[in-house]
Amino acid sequence: MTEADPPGFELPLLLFAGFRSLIDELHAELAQQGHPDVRPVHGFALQAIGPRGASASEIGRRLGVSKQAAGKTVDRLAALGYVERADDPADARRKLIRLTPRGLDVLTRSAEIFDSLRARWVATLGHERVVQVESSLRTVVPAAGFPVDVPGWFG
Amino acid sequence: MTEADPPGFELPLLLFAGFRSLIDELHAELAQQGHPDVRPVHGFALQAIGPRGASASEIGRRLGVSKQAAGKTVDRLAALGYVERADDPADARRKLIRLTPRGLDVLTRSAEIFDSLRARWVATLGHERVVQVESSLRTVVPAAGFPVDVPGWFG
DNA sequence: GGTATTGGTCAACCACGTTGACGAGTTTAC
DNA sequence: GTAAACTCGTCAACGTGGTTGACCAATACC
Repeated sequence: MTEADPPGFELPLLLFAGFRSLIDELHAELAQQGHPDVRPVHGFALQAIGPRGASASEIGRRLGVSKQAAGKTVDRLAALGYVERADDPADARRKLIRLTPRGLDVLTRSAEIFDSLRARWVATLGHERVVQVESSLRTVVPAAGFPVDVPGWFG
Repeated sequence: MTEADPPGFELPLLLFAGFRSLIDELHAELAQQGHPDVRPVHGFALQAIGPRGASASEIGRRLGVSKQAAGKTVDRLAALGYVERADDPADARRKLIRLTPRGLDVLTRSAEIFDSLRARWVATLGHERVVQVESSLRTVVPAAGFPVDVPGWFG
């Protein structure tokens, strides 16, 4: 049982490399599909905003970062034309951040690309192995729903 | 085969969450063992330096970042007492970066902690599942030996 | 010996995060 | 109904980890 096991540090490296390769391929594909400027952080932020919109503070909470950091990310997304700020009629403090059509487009395309990337893993590993990796990780990972805590992890 | 499959974006999220949880637990443990200031980037850099030492340019190449970025990281590691710079007698341009005993200590402890973290996965998932995750990832990941390319990914 | 190339550093800059402070607006308590 | 407490967004200063470009000193090439 302890005979030829890899050293423990290989596991995080493999997980990271897997994650990284998916994200890299996503962004290479997005770049080809007319979205060369989206960065991984942006994707997560757009996901946190969602089709129904959100306030900057909410985005921060969902992403596990400060509201100030979220605000800055929103600035950049707005500059790139992916979101827009609108006043909330019900609360004059709040500003509702909404996806523009372009923002929705990148979200839709990302979903498609991720699906096809996963399909490639299935083609390589077989359906069962992929499902097994997913279920193993789901078991071992401490409750990561979408509001994934990503402070300082996306450059 | 395509009945109840999760959406493709769950796979990267799970991989990241798995990676993230291992790294977080590593650093929580390191902090308790007298190394509260090591950051993930530092770990990778120390690994890239290795017990035999390396030059800043080499570190940069191994990490996939510019020599300037590697130089800055070395500065920080030196300020924390994990490495030291020495002149290379064979090449007056080069400065050999070597681990201090403290640097070696953190590397040793990291290896132990990673091993015990992996053991926890084995206890939860069973030996076979862990091995399967590792081998699946090894199959699907494009040739990631140690010199893992991590530009901009560790914040 | 003259010309590349390489190693290290300085400077300016960018992206992404942090705290702390603060005004304006909303909620809660009395 | 008003005062206190909280929340939202923003400004400012700063830290860290990257990037380019420029430069000098030292080595390697021919």
